[in-house]
Amino acid sequence: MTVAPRRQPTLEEVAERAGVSRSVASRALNNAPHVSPAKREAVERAVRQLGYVPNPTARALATRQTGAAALVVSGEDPSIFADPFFAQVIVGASTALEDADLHLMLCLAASDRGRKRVEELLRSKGADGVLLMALREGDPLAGMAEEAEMPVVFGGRPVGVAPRWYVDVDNVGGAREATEYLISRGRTRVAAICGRLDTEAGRARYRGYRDALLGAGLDPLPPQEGDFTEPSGAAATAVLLKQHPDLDGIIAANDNMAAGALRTLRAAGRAVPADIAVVGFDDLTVAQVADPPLTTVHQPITALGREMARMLVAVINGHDPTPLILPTRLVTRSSA
Amino acid sequence: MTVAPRRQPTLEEVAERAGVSRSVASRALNNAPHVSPAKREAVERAVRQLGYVPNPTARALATRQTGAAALVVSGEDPSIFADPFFAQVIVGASTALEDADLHLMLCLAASDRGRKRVEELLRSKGADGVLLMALREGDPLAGMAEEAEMPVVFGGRPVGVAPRWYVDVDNVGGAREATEYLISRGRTRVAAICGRLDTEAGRARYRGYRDALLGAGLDPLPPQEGDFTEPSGAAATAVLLKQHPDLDGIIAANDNMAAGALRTLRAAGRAVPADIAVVGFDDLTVAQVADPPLTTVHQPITALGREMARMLVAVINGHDPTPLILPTRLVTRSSA
DNA sequence: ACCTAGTCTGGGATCGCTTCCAGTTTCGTG
DNA sequence: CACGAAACTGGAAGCGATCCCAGACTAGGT
Repeated sequence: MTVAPRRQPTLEEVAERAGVSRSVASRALNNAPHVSPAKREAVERAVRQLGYVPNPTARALATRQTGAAALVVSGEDPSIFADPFFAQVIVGASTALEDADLHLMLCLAASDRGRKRVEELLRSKGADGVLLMALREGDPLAGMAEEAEMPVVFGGRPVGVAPRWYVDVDNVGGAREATEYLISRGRTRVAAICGRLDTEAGRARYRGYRDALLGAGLDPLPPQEGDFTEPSGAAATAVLLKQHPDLDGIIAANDNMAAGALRTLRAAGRAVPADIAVVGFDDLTVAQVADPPLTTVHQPITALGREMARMLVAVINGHDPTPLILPTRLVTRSSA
Repeated sequence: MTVAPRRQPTLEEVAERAGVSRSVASRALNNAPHVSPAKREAVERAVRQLGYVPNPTARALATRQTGAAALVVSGEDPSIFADPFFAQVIVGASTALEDADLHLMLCLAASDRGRKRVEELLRSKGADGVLLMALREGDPLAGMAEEAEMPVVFGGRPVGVAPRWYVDVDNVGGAREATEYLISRGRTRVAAICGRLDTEAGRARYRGYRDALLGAGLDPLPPQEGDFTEPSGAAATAVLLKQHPDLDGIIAANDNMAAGALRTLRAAGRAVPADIAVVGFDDLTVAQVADPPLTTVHQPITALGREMARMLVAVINGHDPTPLILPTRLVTRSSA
């Protein structure tokens, strides 16, 4: 019964077949008012018979809305994206965007080429809004985003400034709680393997560590910087062991580095948690799989993505939502 | 609330400013022939002065090309996407797409809503092409993709049929090699924790295991099915240990499940690899971090994504590339 | 000086949809 | 029964590019 036409049917043809004008057909499709039930029905029938699907591009041109939001992940090279963290953000963002009927474009601003394309996207309004993540200090993307007259929601704050719209996790609080936990269990010589200090997350987590130690009247160690990868955690631990042989606790700025720490400690013959307690941050799969399973600061990553997307949708719809800080929670397993 | 003070300059304005017609300006922009050097220069200057950026939507409408490719990940629920596997595919696909100046749209066809949106995308030609992954047996997406008159490249073959264009990994060969390795090291009672048997990867890897055992004159065990997650690997191992207390080797269909196996074995007091050897598949980070580090079948995941994207670009450009099977390679660490 | 071949140019049609707006119906009310 | 408001309708004007094509202009050959 349904005729398979060569070219895609257009709204014009639908209208003709339904015996109405294009405008009425359009209104019927977008169930806008001012369409009599009879014609609405006729249009629907014609749509069904013709197998009509509206052309998103034409619609976009007319409405000046692309129907898509971009998730931009900044970084020096694409491998940053291999962190399972982003996958979870995407899951959250994707479902929220789906609810708003927006598509998700993914932009890895890793290469120069990638950054250039993001800039073009921003300037050409190639999306209705942008979710911006993993900015480092002095990242040119921050400025571009500012200039672009486009809704931008930040995932995690950029270093130093607080943008108008962002969703972040309570990094300071989480790190503080973890460190306090270590202290409460009698650890007194606790070091921090912190993430890159050119990211706000790296800094904030170190601050949380420092605050906790100072609060307990203990001396914080200077930051031992890693880059959020497992090898960097292993390397940092080696350095720490050499510098402070009497260490009895390590708090890492993420689970990957904590896993690296476990590896080095195992190789060095230090028992975890008997000799040294280790705490991670993120609560990704690796924390559960590690041996021993990691005590870690859980952060609601999927919720982060979801709330970012929701906030973006709100901004797109003309609202002015307030920034959001998501809570963290310490998950105790056996590494501390 | 809508802010629309300074409208973006249009090609028309650029042309006027450069003292040429729209057509010439357009040609100059797309550096097409039939534009004198002088006017080309004038257009470029005008573009610079006005800060003009072409409107991608308008261009898309006129050229009937969206400038985007969609990566569709099928699954029962969004958590499937949490597998770091996909992140790596994305990295590969993203860079290749970047080279072709295509944007990447990410579609998680997990919910009903998600699937419906993918169908719409397919039917409305909302993208220039589609990368389709993680199809299960009887997945409706396969049919939709077939019907849609749109270039579709499969990542991994769907169960049973071989589509026209796909990139896959040598699952059978990889699993066979891993199993043969176990046998060559003197293991004789080897079990397979296989992935979902409604996926081709799950089946193929089991076939590789079976082929190797049969080839060595040993009896393959029936498939112990998992779902590619760590817990399912742990559970499957528990079952195997109960059914076959004399097991001396396990080959898991991916690293996650192998990690689960390690966890159960540790809990059961079996030494790895002394008592039981374990081999994984994928060679993700978890394989390196696991204790003991996993011997596993490395598959070139980023290359998979890259080649899929390249193939898609070829198809979009009117070519008819031949399907590709990427090689795997056994990486020996200490678990076997 | 004239004609031809070749290069440039720019007006206008087109892509498929939304939306404004003026004109037409419909309908309730006094 | 008349009248004004409200509900509908459909023609037409965009949205901002691309691209065809007829005509102008240039240059070279005779």
